[in-house]
Amino acid sequence: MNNQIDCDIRQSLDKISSRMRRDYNESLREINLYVGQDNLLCRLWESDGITQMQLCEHLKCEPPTVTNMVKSLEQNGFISRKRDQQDARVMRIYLTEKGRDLQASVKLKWKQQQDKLLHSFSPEERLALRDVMDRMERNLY
Amino acid sequence: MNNQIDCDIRQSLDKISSRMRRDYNESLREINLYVGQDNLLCRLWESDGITQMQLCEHLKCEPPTVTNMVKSLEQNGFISRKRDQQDARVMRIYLTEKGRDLQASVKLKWKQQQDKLLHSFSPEERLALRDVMDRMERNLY
DNA sequence: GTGATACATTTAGTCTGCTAAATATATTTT
DNA sequence: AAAATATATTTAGCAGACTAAATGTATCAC
Repeated sequence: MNNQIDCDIRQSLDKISSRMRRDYNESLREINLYVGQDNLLCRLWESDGITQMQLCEHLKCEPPTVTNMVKSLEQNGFISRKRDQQDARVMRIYLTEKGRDLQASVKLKWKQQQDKLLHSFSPEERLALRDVMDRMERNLY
Repeated sequence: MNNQIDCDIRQSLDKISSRMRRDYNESLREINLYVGQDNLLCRLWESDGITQMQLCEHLKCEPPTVTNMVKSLEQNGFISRKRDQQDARVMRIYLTEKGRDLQASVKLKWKQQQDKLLHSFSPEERLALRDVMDRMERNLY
């Protein structure tokens, strides 16, 4: 209950997430994606044709980040960009066939990563953890 | 206990850590540091004059990452680099006065971030969380 | 309808990360 | 002693993420 414990949790979370990110990125390289791009694609699997601003909101990142991600994904043929007809300021992002096809393999990778992280956690423990995570998340806002 | 819950934990962790990282980086800007540099400095506060390879191991990152971080920290006057006398391949990193002085303010920021994240968590809950984090960490290796 | 303001995106430049390949110094093998 | 190998670091180039400033387009007020 001293500072030592407090300090470790902060750093622990940091270690876990950076390790996950690293492993996950490595795994995604098999299907020619980088970590983060999967989330952007996921947004499109749920609602194809949304704007870059909407992507920003969902991904909780800034406009220049989306510009760069979108540029890279377009160059690799996973998405295409079209200017909105009504509002010429807006860019709408659409999945290509290639981008659509990634859904199954990405979701499998999510599951694999999840299984590794929570290996040996019972269903009850997972529910409790879910609850704790939500509390932490709320604390950050 | 279905896939939905599993999936959320993976993503939750990701959200929490990226949000923390973002907030933390913003907070560190007040003392002219970027997120990650605090950890490198922390290593030096504990053992000044270690080599870049030792920093790699502690920070769990690759040599080029350390090269860049060290270069930036040197340019901002927080550390200095000296070639080892015995082995001319190795670079030893030393804190400057300016780097040494940051210790107190960084540790305060750690505490503040920790307090925010775990606000409303009882000591018992923190201990339990500590345990859960360790289990997850072990699962990733 | 012109001018001010708001909004979406891009550009330029910074950081932490990474990999692959180059460089420099040490050590080991033959 | 020369060649091969190992080790430490750097360089170059890519990714996500950021800020600040520029560009292009809409809208709103007068």
